[in-house]
Amino acid sequence: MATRTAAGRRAEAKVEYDAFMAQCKSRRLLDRLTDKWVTLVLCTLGEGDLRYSEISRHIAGVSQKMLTQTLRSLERDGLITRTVTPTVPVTVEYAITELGRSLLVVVGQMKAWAETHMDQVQVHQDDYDRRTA
Amino acid sequence: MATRTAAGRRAEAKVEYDAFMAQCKSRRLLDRLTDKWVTLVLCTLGEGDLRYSEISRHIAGVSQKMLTQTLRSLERDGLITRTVTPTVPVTVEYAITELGRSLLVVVGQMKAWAETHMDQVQVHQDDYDRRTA
DNA sequence: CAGGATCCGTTCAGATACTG
DNA sequence: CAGTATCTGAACGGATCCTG
Repeated sequence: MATRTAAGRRAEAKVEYDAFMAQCKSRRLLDRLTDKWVTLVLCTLGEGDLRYSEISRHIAGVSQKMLTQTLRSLERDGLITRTVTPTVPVTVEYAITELGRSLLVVVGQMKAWAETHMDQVQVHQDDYDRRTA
Repeated sequence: MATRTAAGRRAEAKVEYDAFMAQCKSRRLLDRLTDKWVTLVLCTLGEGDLRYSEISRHIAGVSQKMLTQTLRSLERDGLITRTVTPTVPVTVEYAITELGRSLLVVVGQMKAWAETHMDQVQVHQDDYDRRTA
């Protein structure tokens, strides 16, 4: 049986889709921004270098697991740097890179759209909810 | 006991954070764009009005559940319109709105950043992976 | 101080079956 | 054709305990 079922066809389509997505730069960026804490951390570091505990305090509600995870992925992407100073106890400072700062611009543009249009979106939502209530 | 434990303090912080987030327009926009299929659907409809099955075919790998869910939320936000024509069987056409089209611009800017910088990100990632391997 | 490792509940997305 | 309803496995995020 050479994948002729509906599920089979969908599976095929999914493979194609995944391959497409893996190549799609926009999508990969989106997956990054998608991350709940990425933008927050980026914005926080945009205002100045900070230590782990300082970031933790600056961003309310983040668990240390998620913060560490986020910082690691940002470092991996070259959007921030992590500098360890071997004092006792150890000191770790995070800073945004040039690349990270350029992304901050994009985030800013999104912010601008949001501030200009989200009220309209809200109106539409309320309207929709009222109609479907 | 007036929430004095570590967990209690985090819970408090989380409530503050959630309240902040609910008010944060940028974040709400991000949550929207975050959605796996939103940008795809938006881009697809940006090229012309389409029917449900046409969108389904155009976007590989999307399940009908996710597609319906995505279309509903976009309609709720006023980013697309849904027009039902009572033929037999019924015909449903989706179209992007002005609001949706303005968001498309933002998506385009993100796409531009991605195309300009994602190669660099890739280099950083490979570098990072090589160092930590 | 700055995490690593682990457990666990919730949430999400896909598969399947059914409807007007 | 264009969905709705339901079930389930996988992924995600949080809590907790432990280390250099």
